Amino acid sequence: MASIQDVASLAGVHRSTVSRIINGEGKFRSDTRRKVEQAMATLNYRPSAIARSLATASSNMTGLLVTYYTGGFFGEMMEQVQNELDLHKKFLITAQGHHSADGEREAIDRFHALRCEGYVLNSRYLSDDELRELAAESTPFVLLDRLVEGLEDRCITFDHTLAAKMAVQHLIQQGHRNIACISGPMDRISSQQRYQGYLLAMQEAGLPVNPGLTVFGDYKRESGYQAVRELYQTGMTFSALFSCNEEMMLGAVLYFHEHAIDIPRQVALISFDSVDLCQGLYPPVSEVYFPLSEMAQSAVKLLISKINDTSFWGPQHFAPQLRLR
Amino acid sequence: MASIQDVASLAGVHRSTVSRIINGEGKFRSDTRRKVEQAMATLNYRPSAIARSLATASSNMTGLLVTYYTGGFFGEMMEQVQNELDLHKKFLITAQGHHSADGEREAIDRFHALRCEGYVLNSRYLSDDELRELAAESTPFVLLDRLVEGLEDRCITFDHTLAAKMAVQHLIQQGHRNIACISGPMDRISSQQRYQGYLLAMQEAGLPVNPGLTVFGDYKRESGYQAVRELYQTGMTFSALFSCNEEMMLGAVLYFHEHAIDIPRQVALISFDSVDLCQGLYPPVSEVYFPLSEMAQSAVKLLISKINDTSFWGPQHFAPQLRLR
DNA sequence: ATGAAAGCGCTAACAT
DNA sequence: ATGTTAGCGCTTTCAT
Repeated sequence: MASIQDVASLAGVHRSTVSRIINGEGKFRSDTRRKVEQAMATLNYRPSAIARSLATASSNMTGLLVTYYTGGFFGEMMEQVQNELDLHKKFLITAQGHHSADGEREAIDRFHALRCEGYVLNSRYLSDDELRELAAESTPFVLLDRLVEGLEDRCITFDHTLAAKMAVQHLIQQGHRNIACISGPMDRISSQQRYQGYLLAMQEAGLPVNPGLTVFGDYKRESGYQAVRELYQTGMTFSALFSCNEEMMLGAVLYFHEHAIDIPRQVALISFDSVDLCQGLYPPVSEVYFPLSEMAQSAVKLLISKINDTSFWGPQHFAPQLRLR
Repeated sequence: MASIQDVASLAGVHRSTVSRIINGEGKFRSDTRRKVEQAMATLNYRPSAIARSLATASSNMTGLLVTYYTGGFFGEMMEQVQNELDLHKKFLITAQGHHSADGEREAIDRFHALRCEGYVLNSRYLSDDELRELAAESTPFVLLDRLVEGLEDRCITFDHTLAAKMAVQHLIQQGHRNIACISGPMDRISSQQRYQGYLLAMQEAGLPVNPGLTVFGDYKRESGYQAVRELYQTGMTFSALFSCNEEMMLGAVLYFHEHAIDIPRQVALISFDSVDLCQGLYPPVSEVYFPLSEMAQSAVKLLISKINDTSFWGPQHFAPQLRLR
């Protein structure tokens, strides 16, 4: 691939002149400009972003760490992040954490290796302490959907506990007393919080919490199906069900349909949302909305404000909202 | 951030020695190694991938172009691409084509700017001619789900026509004669092919093709819903329905449910698949499987073989498969 | 086993 | 308005 020197030689000027023309700095005689532009065209010249990065000490790259890519959740984040970065002509580097602290650490290492100007972390496995240590380094980063004490100004957060509580409260208001819960894995903080919300709503309403009415799944569709089966097999009685994520709700709904259990007559449903998977369901299933897109957008804007050292205006904390159907 | 020179100075050696130790080339006195490692640790040194790229003239980066990110389709590709690249310690750069040829062109420009070693294109808007021109340049690329004459060795392909045909043939074998079709937008080649497949199946079975039985949607859920409504409003009679994608099938199913139309008694369904969205549906909906994951994996492996100039073993052409439910 | 020196493609003072 | 020069952080011959 042609270099700036090749262009300069062909145009009969010095490479710094070519550089200036590319970057539009200063004035040039029109025939100089013409010669250079012609040379660039004939050589099909593209400036090397890499060389430029080294020379300017700014990589123009931004990192995004996620746990995994499949399922639509990540795409939703990525869409926002990429769009915003496109506006600023920045490159996006993605990396996946592979469901482990080591994986996340390695991903961040790569961001550092590329001298990313900053990065957005949807970290689920790094400890608060480790994140605080990371914050001591000079590269700015933002935490998406996580609250770490001491790093509040880098956090974009959502109140999972309250969201779950609101969902369950809605069921309670409908007159339900025996409310089952399909929870997520307890090694994830947001899962714990959602489960907490369920417990809180029950307790505050003075309803007894029957441990047998909670089944712990793994956020996958199949586990939602199995959870409901388990509930019935253990002889539980419930008139409503709260699922801590959409995929498991889909599995649950499948079970209800297969066993001709009438929704919402025999069982009322409400789900925690992520990417609107339940929207197509029939009968419709209410959800408590998780504003991932908006949060991702805020995250990247917050990050850019940190990179450019400007002030950030948007919201950092997002409130849950019921979507009744 | 500390540079290699900082490490060298602190360790009291020359920077080329540090470089060699990092890259494990040659032998070193154990105390030299110790001093250098210590210096790297205290300075928290990370080699700059950018500087390294410039020096070695290999960016270690690979590009991936997609049309958009949301909806799960992209995540499926990304998962495979990233996993494979991780194995080779390569960086992934993503870019979106924004539903236009200009957008795709710009995305590829960025790959060139970063001196990507190669890229995977899920291009929908660049013309065959333009892609052939692009192939004349030195950077290797692979086309995912596209067949361009003259570039066969860079293509990972799927027979959309045959897939659609098989789906419709299945319905015909079940005894259906009036088969409706929800097609995608005709400006997309794969949409045309799928619609072709529908027509072919009907014709080969000697069934009349009623133009009123085809409705053209936009691949979104809502348009599937509207399509079915339109079919009924125009007084069409059909006992089976083929949808050219999953989202539209979800919309259609919603309509059927809302209007108490019995599946599969009153209307039998089969859908073109992409990310298994229909899997959770009840009653179950059969699909013709689109092996996106496998194709993406092949694409990136093919690309890497081109980059490394080794030979490629996997499949380049994928055959459709029915998934009856 | 390690140092010296050149160079990767570009930018950014500093000259003229 | 344009040329000169010195880097940016690293690798890679070539010496020693």
